[in-house]
Amino acid sequence: MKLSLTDYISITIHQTDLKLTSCVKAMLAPFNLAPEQNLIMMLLWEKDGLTQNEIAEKLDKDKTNITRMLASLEQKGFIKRSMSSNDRRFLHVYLTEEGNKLGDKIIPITESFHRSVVSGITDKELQEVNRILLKIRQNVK
Amino acid sequence: MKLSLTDYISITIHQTDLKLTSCVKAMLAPFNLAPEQNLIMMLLWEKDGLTQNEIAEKLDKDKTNITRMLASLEQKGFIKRSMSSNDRRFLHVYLTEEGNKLGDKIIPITESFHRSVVSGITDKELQEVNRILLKIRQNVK
DNA sequence: TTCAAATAGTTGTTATAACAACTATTTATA
DNA sequence: TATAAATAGTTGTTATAACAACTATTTGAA
Repeated sequence: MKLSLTDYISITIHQTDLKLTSCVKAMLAPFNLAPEQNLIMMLLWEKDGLTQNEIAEKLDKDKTNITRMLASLEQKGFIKRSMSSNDRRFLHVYLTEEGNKLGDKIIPITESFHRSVVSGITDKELQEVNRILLKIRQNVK
Repeated sequence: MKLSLTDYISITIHQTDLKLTSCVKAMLAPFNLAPEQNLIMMLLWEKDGLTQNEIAEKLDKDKTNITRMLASLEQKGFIKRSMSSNDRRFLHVYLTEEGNKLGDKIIPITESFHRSVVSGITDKELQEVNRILLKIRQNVK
């Protein structure tokens, strides 16, 4: 029996992601921060000094895109990149004063967004969804 | 308690989507078809003659992107656009012979991909994930 | 009936993604 | 030690997305 668009779980996932990303984009726009740039900032707010490659690995992204996003974040004044003195191939990424302050404003907003996303969904259901999404990722590895 | 990256269900969804899209892209590349272009083609294989706006609504996408994707599909020879004689604002989209033939090759491939994506996941689990993803979309509407 | 509003589609801009091809630097090995 | 291989990062290209601003056409309302 031929499948229709709504039968494909990958399409449902894709459209859910688009909707979420669109909301996050609007939410972060006043702070001059794009959604993927925010992911990098979230990593750095936890711990900065990471190299570009480390950021790429942690976010499971192509390093070419990390280069460009960091260039943008640096241009906006949220981060600084400095070459490692041990090995001049490495660029370590540090938060600026402004980048640090941004976290105090953004983190409460993203956590509040998360609460609205999962509203009416139990922890058990969330765990189940997490488990199945992981399974899906493994299936197409 | 501060959330870490893996606590955000929206990030998990996003990364799952990226992985899936990346696979689909590689799968369709030999056919000169991009993933989102394929979504349009899937609609048309079900029923062609839709207007651009109808396609945008069905796929829940911005009509500007539909314009560009259709321009690309037309340039590749898979579709034709023809102005409605009743109302010259409407462009109806039709499959070409080549576009039709493409379906016979692609549909079995996407269905086989779907089976590999959901392998080891029960119908009940899939329904549950679908239900919760829908709930999430409604939460951020 | 005429002009404003609504509708369908297009174009320009910015931000991702993925891939190929590239430079610079370091490491490993013959 | 000289050079090939490995590693970190950059640049160019194509395909989405979202939004603003635009044109062309049709509808609606004074």
